[in-house]
Amino acid sequence: MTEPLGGNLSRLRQLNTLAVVHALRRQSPLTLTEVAKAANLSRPATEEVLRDLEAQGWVAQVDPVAGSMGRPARRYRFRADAGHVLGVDIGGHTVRAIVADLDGELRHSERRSVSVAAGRAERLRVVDKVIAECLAGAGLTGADLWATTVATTGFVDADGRVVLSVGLPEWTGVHLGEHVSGRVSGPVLVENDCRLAALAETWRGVARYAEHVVYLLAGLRTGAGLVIDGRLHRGFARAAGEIGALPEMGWIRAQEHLRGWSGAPAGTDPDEVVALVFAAARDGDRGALAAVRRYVRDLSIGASALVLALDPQLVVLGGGFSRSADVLLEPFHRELEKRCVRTPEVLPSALGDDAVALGAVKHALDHLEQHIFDPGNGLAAPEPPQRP
Amino acid sequence: MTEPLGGNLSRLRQLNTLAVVHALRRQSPLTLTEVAKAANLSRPATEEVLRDLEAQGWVAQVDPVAGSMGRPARRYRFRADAGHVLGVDIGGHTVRAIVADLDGELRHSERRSVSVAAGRAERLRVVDKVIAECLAGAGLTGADLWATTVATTGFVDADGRVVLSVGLPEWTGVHLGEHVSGRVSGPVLVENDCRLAALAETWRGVARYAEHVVYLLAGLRTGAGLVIDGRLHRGFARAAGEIGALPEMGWIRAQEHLRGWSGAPAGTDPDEVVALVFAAARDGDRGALAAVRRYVRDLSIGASALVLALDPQLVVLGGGFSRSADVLLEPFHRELEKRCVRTPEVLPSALGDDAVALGAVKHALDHLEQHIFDPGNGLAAPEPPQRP
DNA sequence: CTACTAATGCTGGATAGTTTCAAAAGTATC
DNA sequence: GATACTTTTGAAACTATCCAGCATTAGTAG
Repeated sequence: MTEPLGGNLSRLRQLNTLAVVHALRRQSPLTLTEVAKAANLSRPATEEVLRDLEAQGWVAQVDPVAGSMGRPARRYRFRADAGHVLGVDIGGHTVRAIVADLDGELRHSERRSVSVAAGRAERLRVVDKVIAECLAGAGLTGADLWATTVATTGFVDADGRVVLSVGLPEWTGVHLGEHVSGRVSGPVLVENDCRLAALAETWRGVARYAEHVVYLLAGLRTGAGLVIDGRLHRGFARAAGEIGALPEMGWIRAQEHLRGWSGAPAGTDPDEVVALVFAAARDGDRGALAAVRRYVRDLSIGASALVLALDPQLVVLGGGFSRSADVLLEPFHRELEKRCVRTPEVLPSALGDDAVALGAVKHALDHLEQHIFDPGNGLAAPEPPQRP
Repeated sequence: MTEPLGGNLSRLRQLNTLAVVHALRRQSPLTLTEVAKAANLSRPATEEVLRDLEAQGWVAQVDPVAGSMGRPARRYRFRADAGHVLGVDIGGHTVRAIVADLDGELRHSERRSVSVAAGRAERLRVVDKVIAECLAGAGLTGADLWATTVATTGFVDADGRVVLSVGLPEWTGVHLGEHVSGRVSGPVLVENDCRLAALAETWRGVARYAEHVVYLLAGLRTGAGLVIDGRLHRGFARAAGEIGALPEMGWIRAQEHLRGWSGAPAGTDPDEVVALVFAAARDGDRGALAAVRRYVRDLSIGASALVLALDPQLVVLGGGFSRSADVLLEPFHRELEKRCVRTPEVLPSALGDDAVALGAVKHALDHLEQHIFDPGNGLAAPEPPQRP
């Protein structure tokens, strides 16, 4: 519950300003009367609010549209390009970055691959490069950013330091928050990649508008991200979702069923075997099908634990293996049904490789939402948006 | 995020009224100037708001206190007795009820035992009796209630019907919401007992002010209740917390280790054995200690799953066995430490047998908080509180 | 009894919002 | 091309709410 702080007349103006901004952010070219109705205000009041907002650069007029009855109305839009956010996904093989405007409209994205074996310095160099290229591609500089989220594997502390990364040993200890802060303006948030992928699904993916979501990262790693009450669940010490650490959950050994498949040519890289298993299973190979079934069984133990604990509306199957959802989904759902009191819907991720970076963008936007568009503060731009 | 709805001048007054009520609810006898400061308002504005509130019966004046310098100030208090809430806990052996005022101050509580084997009708009769006695003891009638929460085992649907109760077979299908609605005014909420016990701990128990809490019901049944972001987590279909249904979690077989203890005299009721085991363990009996250790190990598997998934600040050990926390706590904590990435604090429940009924009271109060003291509606009493 | 203190009651002024109405700028019709 | 109609605009009058400041009042202290 937020503190109900009483106020001043100017506070009312603040609230009304926010209501107008909110109305325009929901649906963009809107006439004055439409805004007034949406914000539940009278026309003159709306007019004055809009005049102020226009002077401050928050909204702009759109050319009036002809062809309708009566005097043509002025139309306003929210200037989503007043500020931008950046989402960066630092993965094992790839570094991605996406720039979006305040409406979440993507402006530019960039990616570069990096060797899994790359050291800390080299990986950070790639990060810098991708950020620079992404900003340049969008025609921006770091100073135009209002918030940035960096996604990484492993545990991250509140300061933005990677406390522990299992997949990338050299990564442990890197102070990502500090590093990226030097390159962009505005706050830099650092967050676990799996959680951000979950967030992305509730934003632009298959979990849109779901309140409670369990996101499964099914890939060479297995992980989970939780969205509870529409918000990312981090936990007290940012360690939520690590249910796979419990041996009884089956996630530690799950991939072994796939990697250990005997149908692949001898000497194949174990990681490559996985793709072959799914392909073979798709073709009806009985050994491959059995391996997939064993994998799914182990995966579903941990998943069932999460489902039973949280009773989500939806389970999203993401990660690299979600490309093979056609083979996985049906047996997975059957296993859940066996174990759960109420079986939620299961859907494969629709976002592909961009999921994490998208989630990072959304996370940055959510941060702005709380600190800039929040009742309690009123509109508070990091720097007053410059006029065109 | 709530819809920011713009407003009217009177909306500002609404907000200020709420701010004043909030200030008075937090700390009660307050002078006018103190209220003004707490609500961030000027003195004249506060005065007018208080005048209105007094006329409507929401606040009352307290006798001014002498002995200080200057003209003695009027002092106001929130009239917590303007309305009341009822919490009812329908357990296997006992039915409890608590009446509290709007501040959550307990006014009266009542309990009656009922046979585990009692049928539906008989149990409902006891419920009616306890409710009637509790109201009478507080000097109230059902019409004085603004909200009621009924706690029961098993799954409850949104309508207040018990969909499935494992412990009390005859209980499945009973429409508790409807039944109790006939006896009290105001909304009747029906909720799972375990969840309410968790809520109680965050209110008056050891988990005060913790944001994320896992509550374990350790007793003849094993269950869990989750508080996430300070709010009861119910899940999409009100089936959250049922992680014990998964065999891998160990909760199904956990009690067997205690019941099957060979140290009890032959023919002892299995339920009674449990108490003996704990007593023997306390005295250092090696067999009993081993049985307890085995129980704790199984209990901690499911607990670890919840902890790993949610990363709570605190685990509360409640339920009947929490009376033997001296024997359980230390090995339990050790087991958690073995399995969890970050081990939260573990504390035994401090509320005893009243936990569930207290949680029911709190749940009813929370409901009022949302519907009566919520910005968005302004103060909306179910019926305007009558003047004294 | 007088000086001091802090709350009260009141008045005027400022701000934000609403309602109302004539003027303006278009389209539709003859 | 003039007239009727429709909808937005701009301005004025009015109302509700809050704030600052000041004289008044009811106590304590010496």
